Amino acid sequence: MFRQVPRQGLAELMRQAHSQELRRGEIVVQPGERLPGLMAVVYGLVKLSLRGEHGEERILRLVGPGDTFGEARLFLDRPVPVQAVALTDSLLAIIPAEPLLRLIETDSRFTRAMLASMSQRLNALVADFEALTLHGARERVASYLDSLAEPGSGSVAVVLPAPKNVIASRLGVAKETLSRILHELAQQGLIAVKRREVTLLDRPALAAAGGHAWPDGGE
Amino acid sequence: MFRQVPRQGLAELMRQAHSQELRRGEIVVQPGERLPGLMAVVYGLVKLSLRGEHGEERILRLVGPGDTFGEARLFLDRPVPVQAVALTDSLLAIIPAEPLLRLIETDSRFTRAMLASMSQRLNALVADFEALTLHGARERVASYLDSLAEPGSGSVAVVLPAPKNVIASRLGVAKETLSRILHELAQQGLIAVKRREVTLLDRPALAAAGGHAWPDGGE
DNA sequence: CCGTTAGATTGATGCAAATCAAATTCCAGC
DNA sequence: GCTGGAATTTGATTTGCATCAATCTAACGG
Repeated sequence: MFRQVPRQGLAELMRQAHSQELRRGEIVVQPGERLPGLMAVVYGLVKLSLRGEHGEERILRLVGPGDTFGEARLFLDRPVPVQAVALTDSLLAIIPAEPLLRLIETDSRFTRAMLASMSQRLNALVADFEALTLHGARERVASYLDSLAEPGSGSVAVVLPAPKNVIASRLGVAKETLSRILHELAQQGLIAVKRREVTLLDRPALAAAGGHAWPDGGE
Repeated sequence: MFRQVPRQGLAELMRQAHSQELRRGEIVVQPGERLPGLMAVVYGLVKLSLRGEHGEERILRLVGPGDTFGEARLFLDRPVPVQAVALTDSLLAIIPAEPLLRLIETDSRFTRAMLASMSQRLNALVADFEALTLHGARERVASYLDSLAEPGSGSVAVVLPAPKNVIASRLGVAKETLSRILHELAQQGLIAVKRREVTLLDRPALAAAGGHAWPDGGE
């Protein structure tokens, strides 16, 4: 998002920004609190999740290096609806709203980048929505795995970016269900699972894997 | 969103725009197609929905007078993921991307309005997400009804903006389930339903209505 | 008026996935 | 190599809601 910003403005921005180190498990914000600015992950991994009143958790997004969150707060003057927690030791850059808003007034390329970024986020959210409401758990897991690899169709190895219980919550599935589905996909020869490494053995079939199980199998 | 635009620019915009009349049931775009610009509903009601491959439908948003859709397409160069259909005879204003993008370069107030609008959309989507994954059908219906009325807590009458099957799909519930839930809420004295008019008899209880059914009832 | 049709209700049944309840396996540190 | 807590798997059971299948109601055109 900052790719396009001229050196001048960028330097100015960095001067105003500060950083925050996080230890694994440390909480960045709680739902209802406010954000000190735009949050950018320099290294590490941060999860944004919705919390139910009885401890249930639904992960909305995993934010990795180079990625940002809290954009919408810059323009809304409302507390965040999500909880943000570091999944690993991480470093955040916090860019206050003021200079960012000024930058938007002056640098139209940055503005475009910001608008594009928010558009993408919207899109991603809609896609998640679709997956969640229109596709079953199997299908969500399958297409998630497929999405972890670059487009193409060789047999590729991917690594889950987080422990399985986290992935499960990200996909809107109970961890037990995720476990079962992975097992099942493995039995069907579509993938091989070893710890966090998943080898995609048959990407076309994986992409197509929805409700339909097997010629001679479970369905 | 255009509230802030100076007369000059607005007039310029209108010159470039054109309008489209829609008859009830008419399709504006299909998923995968492209949008000719930013779409603004002048009068009528348009539904944006995700379609499953077997005809299932999930309504994402109901777009009424003064409201717009397709903002994200201005910045993404991708086809739309949703289907848009007029629920009633409607009039759309279609504002091409070009002049809008130019306006963004020159009018920072408009840009702010645009960013704010997209932020709100993002927020709404997250809220829907939360409702969908963290709350049950009862709770979704109850809080939807409550949201139809202005904040406050008198006993108010609201009108569903669309037939019940549409509302159901908007809430991510089968129409039969919606029917049952309304019935149930009515029996509990929280609402009274007559055709499309719903009287909210006990808004606090309605807002709180989640899983807990009754002192002496179903739970 | 009456037939037609879209919308709404009601009851019976089915199922995908959650939840509950133990095992296991995996590491990290001693 | 042990040991303890976290992550994972596996099986049994429950459940919320969808689906299926009839009605039923109301508005509207003839």
